[in-house]
Amino acid sequence: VAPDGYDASAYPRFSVTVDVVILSVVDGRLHVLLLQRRDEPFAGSWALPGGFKRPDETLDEAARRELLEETGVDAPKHLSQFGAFGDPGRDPRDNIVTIAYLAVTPDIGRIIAGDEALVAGLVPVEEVVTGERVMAFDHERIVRDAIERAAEQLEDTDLATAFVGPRFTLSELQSVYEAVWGDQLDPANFRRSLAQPMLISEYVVPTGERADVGPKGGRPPELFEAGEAWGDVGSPVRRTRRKPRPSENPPEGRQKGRS
Amino acid sequence: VAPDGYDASAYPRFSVTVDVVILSVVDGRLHVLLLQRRDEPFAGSWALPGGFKRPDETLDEAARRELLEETGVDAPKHLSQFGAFGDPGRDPRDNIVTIAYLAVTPDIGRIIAGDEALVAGLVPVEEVVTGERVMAFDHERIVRDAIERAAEQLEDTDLATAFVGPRFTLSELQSVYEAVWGDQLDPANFRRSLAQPMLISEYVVPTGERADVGPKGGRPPELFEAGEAWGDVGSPVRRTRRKPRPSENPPEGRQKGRS
DNA sequence: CCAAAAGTGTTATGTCTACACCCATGA
DNA sequence: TCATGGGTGTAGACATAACACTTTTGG
Repeated sequence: VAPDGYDASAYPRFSVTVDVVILSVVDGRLHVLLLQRRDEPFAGSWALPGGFKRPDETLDEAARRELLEETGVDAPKHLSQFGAFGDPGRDPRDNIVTIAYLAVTPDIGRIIAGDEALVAGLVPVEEVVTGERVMAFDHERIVRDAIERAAEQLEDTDLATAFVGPRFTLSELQSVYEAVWGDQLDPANFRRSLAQPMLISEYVVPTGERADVGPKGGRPPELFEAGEAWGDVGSPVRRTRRKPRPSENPPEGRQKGRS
Repeated sequence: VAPDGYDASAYPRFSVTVDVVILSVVDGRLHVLLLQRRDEPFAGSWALPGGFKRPDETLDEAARRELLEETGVDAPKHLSQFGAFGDPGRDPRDNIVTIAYLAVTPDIGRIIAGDEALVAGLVPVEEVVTGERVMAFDHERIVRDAIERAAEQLEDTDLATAFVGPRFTLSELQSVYEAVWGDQLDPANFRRSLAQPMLISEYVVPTGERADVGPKGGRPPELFEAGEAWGDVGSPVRRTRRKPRPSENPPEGRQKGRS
């Protein structure tokens, strides 16, 4: 950390912010909460909610506070740090290093636009990754990374239950996986993959009760609720392993290159 | 990010540092590079190499620079960010936010102690996690997180090859997995698990040549080299999935709680 | 020949996928 | 009764773990 014979003012200092990527599944599609900026720079562009870290709070506390201030969500079921971004030019005004957090909520009804922004709302992530929705700063990159992280965490944590309400059907839960992974899952196998953990009440536990049927009829599904919190142990549902494809689409050396 | 009608000096500012956890496997045991601090605070305690980010460089560049300055290692095969730490009291002198990086090297011969430290050296991680080796700041926590990250990355990236030299035997590679996971692997199955990727030259590729035999004789092993870089696609070796044990050792809701 | 390490075969067991099939409800 | 999801069964493909066995070297 800091060298020894040291004078704080002798070293460059930075503003430190916390940005929160809030993901939610609406109508089977993954959405992210964005604010439209009112002022320069990037007036009119879309940005993530976030704000300055205070000296007397931890990064986690700063993220929780910003989330509460900007969306009214308190004590989210899932809030985790996934990256730090500090490229020199990322904010044209100043040297700002930001710590990015992933939050997940069930479909939120109303979003309150703060006074810093024109509007706030959940927009389909597809619009962000295609570039259709123009993002401020390096926020497109941050959103991409958040989605990637969420996809990973679905695989070996109970993250999915943070997308749904306190009681949910397995179809709802399945649609979370499908929305985040952009993939179709077999309902029969999906159900089965939860079978062992279900027995020991870890991941999801059946509540005997049934939900109302959908608009088009069908058998009323059983309601489940989240089991004991257990973080990242075990493996509820596994994403199909990419087989080493025979020849097409060569692996292409990727570099994480966060900065 | 930063609010709009904004004056940089109106917000608290922080020093930003980069700390590097350099892991290496020596004699089948996982080691971490530490420096013993010369001055207060924490004089005599052990700390990670690291230093201040400069305004004109990215975080990745800062990490690479610090790694080079402190150890002479240039262009490491693996260098990745894994967390940010900013608890208010983590440095008693000042508000410092640090971005932590994981680097991996083959067994390095000589470590040069810089003028900031008494000594530098690779110490077994076991001494750190048991508390036997007293760490400065929150560096024990950071080392723990780094090891956890490394263990994860062994499972689905080519990280293991960064621990060994350009040419290596499968036994050497296996001992990397064993050291990081603290686990024994069956050589026969280990070899097989690399079989499919090996065929398409992705993960490790055989070089027809053989290494010298060890001190106790035995058949001379074949030498391999790392295949095309391919980051985090595929799955070379899988860690045995913790089965939901029938009843013992309940999952205990964990919270990441980084800060 | 023996010890030691590399490397191959084999088998039992488990997991995943695909898909056929039954169940419960509204219209 | 039909359409629409919810939910169960099952057979083949595949992956894994355990361990017996063969190969190649040095002493």
